[in-house]
Amino acid sequence: MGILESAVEVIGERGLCETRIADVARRAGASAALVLYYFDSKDRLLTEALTHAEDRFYLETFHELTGLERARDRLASLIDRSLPAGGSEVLGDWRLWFELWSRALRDPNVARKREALDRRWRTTIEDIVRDGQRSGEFDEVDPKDFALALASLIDGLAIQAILGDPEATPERVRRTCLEMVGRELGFEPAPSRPAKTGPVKVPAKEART
Amino acid sequence: MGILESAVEVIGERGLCETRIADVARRAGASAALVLYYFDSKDRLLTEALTHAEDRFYLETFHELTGLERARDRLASLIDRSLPAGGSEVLGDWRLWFELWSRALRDPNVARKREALDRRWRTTIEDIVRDGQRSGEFDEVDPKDFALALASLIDGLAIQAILGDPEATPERVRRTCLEMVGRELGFEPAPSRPAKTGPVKVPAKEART
DNA sequence: CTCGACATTGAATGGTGGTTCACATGGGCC
DNA sequence: GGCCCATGTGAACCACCATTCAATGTCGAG
Repeated sequence: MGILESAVEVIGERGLCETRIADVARRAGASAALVLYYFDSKDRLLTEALTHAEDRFYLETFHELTGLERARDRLASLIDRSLPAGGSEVLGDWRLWFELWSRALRDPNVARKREALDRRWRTTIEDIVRDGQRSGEFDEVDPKDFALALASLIDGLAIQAILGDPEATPERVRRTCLEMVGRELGFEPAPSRPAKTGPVKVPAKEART
Repeated sequence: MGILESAVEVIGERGLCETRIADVARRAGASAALVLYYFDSKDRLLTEALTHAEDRFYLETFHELTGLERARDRLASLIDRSLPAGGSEVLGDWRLWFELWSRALRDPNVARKREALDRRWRTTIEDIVRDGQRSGEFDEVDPKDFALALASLIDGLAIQAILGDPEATPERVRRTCLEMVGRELGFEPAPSRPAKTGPVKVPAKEART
């Protein structure tokens, strides 16, 4: 496993502040000195680890969409892959977003990267909406406004779910999102359980450690 | 100024990781040893500072509402006071929320406190909705569902606004919230600029430093 | 084979910063 | 006045880590 991947794991477990270079090095099976050989400072290491992880998260999710036919299914899949459902592995990614946000407040590099990631994210939503509108599936709302609203709603709900708020159960959170989408775009909220049935994919990958 | 208030300020400026006991002590005009005299460890200091600040934030906002007559105005005021508009001082509070979330992932005390704060927050929204429904102002939606959705939307939008995302301008973010409220509860989105007119209150307070 | 560039490390180094402690100070109270 | 406790401090102490460095291993090119 690479140094960056190790850093991502450790940050997710212990948090940004508590992450020591030695921890990352041990996880990667290397010495602390080697880590500093590639990344000149701890700051750079953490910054690159954060942006690398989120980059990977976005690409994985994005790739997942290209298979679906109907726009509404792509939107539903996006939601399912973003929200922490049972046993999902997005949990670790969301933990990193917390660290990313707080670091973006002070580190211009992280701030730039976060902005790019969020823009891409909302653009993905926008594109799906435009597709759906072209094909007559969706009502005519402003795609940009809708993307901002949906992305924000997902963020807010995910925060509660990740933090284990008892009022924000995975099903409830999921339903809230789907209802908002259906209401805004003008179609029925889809069957209540379209997840679970399809192959979940990415089951292995972080198994060892 | 008290030690807790000082801690809150310093955390907001430098972030949780970079906050040193000596910084807090200097800001409070005391010695580092004294800080440890009241709060036995740095951990406890940070934890109490975070929860204290958010507590205060909630109480201020809550107090603000009792003056308004119509439920829709109370809801609008809630939104205006939550979102970072021009020159507002909620900015500092949101920065603290970032730290709170990331710490709540590992610190059970912070996790408990955060849950309580968010529950109170959503309860406030619920109560306003019930009032409005009783008086016929609002449509009949499930108050709990609505509260979770609105609170989450506000969180997500505030994150973008705080981080200075160019697509999430204060006006846009505000409009997005008000439209969602109007659409869900069934009334016109209210005049476009009810802010700015009223006295903004709390102008001083963090002036010196 | 030999040279040099890269990869890698164990062991210093050095600064930082949380925590401890022995010691003031200054009232309340008998 | 003398005792006690709360409040407060400066100066150590000391553990912890990021960072540096000199030294070793590796391997492909000439």
